[in-house]
Amino acid sequence: MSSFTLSLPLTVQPHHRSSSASSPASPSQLKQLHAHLLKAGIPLSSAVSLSDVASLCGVSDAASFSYARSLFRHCYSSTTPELILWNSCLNALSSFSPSDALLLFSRLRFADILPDTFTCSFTLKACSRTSSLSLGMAVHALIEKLGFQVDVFLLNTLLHMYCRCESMIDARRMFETMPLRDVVTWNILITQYTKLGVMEIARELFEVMPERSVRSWTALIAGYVQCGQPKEAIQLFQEMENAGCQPNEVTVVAVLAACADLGALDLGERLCKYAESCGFLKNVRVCNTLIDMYIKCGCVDIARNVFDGMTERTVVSWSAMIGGHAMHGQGEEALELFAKMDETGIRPNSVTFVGLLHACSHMGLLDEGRRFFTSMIEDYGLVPEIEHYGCMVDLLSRAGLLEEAHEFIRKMPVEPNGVVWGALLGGARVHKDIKMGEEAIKHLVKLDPSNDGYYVVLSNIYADAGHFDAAAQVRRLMRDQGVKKTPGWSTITINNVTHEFVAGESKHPQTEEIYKKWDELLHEMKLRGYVPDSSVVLLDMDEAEKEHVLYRHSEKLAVVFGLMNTPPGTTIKIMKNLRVCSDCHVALKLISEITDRQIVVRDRNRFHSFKNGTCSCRDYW
DNA sequence: TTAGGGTTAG
Repeated sequence: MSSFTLSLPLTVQPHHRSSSASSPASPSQLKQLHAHLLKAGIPLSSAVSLSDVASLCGVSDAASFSYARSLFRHCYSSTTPELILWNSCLNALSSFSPSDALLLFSRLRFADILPDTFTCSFTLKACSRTSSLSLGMAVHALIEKLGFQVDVFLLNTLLHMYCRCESMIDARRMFETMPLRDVVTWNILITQYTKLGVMEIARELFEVMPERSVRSWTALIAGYVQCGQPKEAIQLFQEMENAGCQPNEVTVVAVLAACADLGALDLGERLCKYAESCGFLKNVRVCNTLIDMYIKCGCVDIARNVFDGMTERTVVSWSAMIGGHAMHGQGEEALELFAKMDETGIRPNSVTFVGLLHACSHMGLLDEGRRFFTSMIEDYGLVPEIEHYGCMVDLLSRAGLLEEAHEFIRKMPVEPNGVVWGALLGGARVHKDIKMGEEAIKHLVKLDPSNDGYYVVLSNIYADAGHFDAAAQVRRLMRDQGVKKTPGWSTITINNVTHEFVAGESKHPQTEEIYKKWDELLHEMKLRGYVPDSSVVLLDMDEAEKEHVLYRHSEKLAVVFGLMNTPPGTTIKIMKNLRVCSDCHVALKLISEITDRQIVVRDRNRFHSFKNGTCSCRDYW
């Protein structure tokens, strides 16, 4: 079999199907194959790939279909009913070329071949994948006409088709009138509501369904994660465990993703052990999510160990790891890894380049960044997306090329968003360029009027330049626009308990001790040259009050709490909802030096790892 | 030979 397949002028290999499908084998090619087989004395029925060949050419035109049909009759009519062959073609096509499957179905109908439940099922799958609602409805009518509506399996496929075509009224009507439902029926509907972001209805259905499978739990957990509700996902996972339902690989992926979002390292590690004990680490997707979880929980080295230990890697594995190094300020590692990826022959995608460009901008590698940007277009045929433009503006702005960055924005073929103008604003702050800061804020106020972060930066630019009146004007603008400052919070997890600190808060039972410890540290910090930078406080108050506010920033409180409640020498890990302010950045550098502790802070953009008085971000963030 | 849940950026 293999020897003749290799020597054939026309070979159809499964992994080349998509390209073959776009230019189907012509009848003449098929005739060549036919002749070749006859000449070699190989019986046609031994050509296993014949059904593939027929499915590829059978749909290209009516003549090919007739020819394929005659081939089928010639080879198989005595042993296998013709319909089974067509069903297997339909099955194959519905996966790799659904539009051809639909064409094949219409040829079958035209040729008066009577469909069975399998034919309908495969065709509906093709309808789902191509969102062909009208054809799906025609198949529905056919199912009724042929009396197949007692087949739960088929009805589930039909329900899935209505869901995938986002025809929820039909889906719901169908669900309500189904004579028989099974757990799959409920799972299909629940999944669709999670995809539509209507978690309340998904949850309601989940609560009332008569029986639940692992897939029911997993569908809802994954739904919560996708809808940005990781806490609910983890809560449900705990319910699932209490109910005695064993998580599978997909459950593990979903819960790990929730851990990544929340920085819940303890649960993440527990899942890692569980996955290992079940043999799930052979699954690439499990490992990819595990890498992401470790990266987002601040353990980039462990993530790298997982990555290095993988026997099979996909573009997602590489992209996650490259992006992870970038996020942790390890630009060299990111670039080295990309070089290795190139050697393996795995093609980078647009996400890979987001990570690479981040690495370049964090390290100030201007030329490399420009090269990557050009290379992604010219060498890899990728179309830059808004994220790539954002990275480039960031890269240019940080390097002080603000005019060029501005020009770059004006020439962008896509509409600049808040991230893009925010990058220019960030550059304007670093390079103290009031004009460019004003230009950026002009757009940001329109795009994202409720985000207070931009006003803070602009006010800092003015204050830096000694324009205190202008800074005050920004505060007035903020007030007039009704912008509320997002309350900053930081969390630290010690012994499975997460402690949350809100700026200025005094609710924590250890508040007095925390303030006392802070005063001790402050004394030592001032001896080492710390001068509080009250320009980050945008409130109308005197200097002493501003300093007081500054000293109650949530990340400072969380770090001090960590110092008091963890053994000497251990790393302190903090999560923060906003970007670290510049005063806290200076303070944490000094604290890491004074206490000889590593402090890792995950802010809304990236990681800062403070050690021996320096930060992994090299003061660019 | 048919149906349902999963990963990287933002």
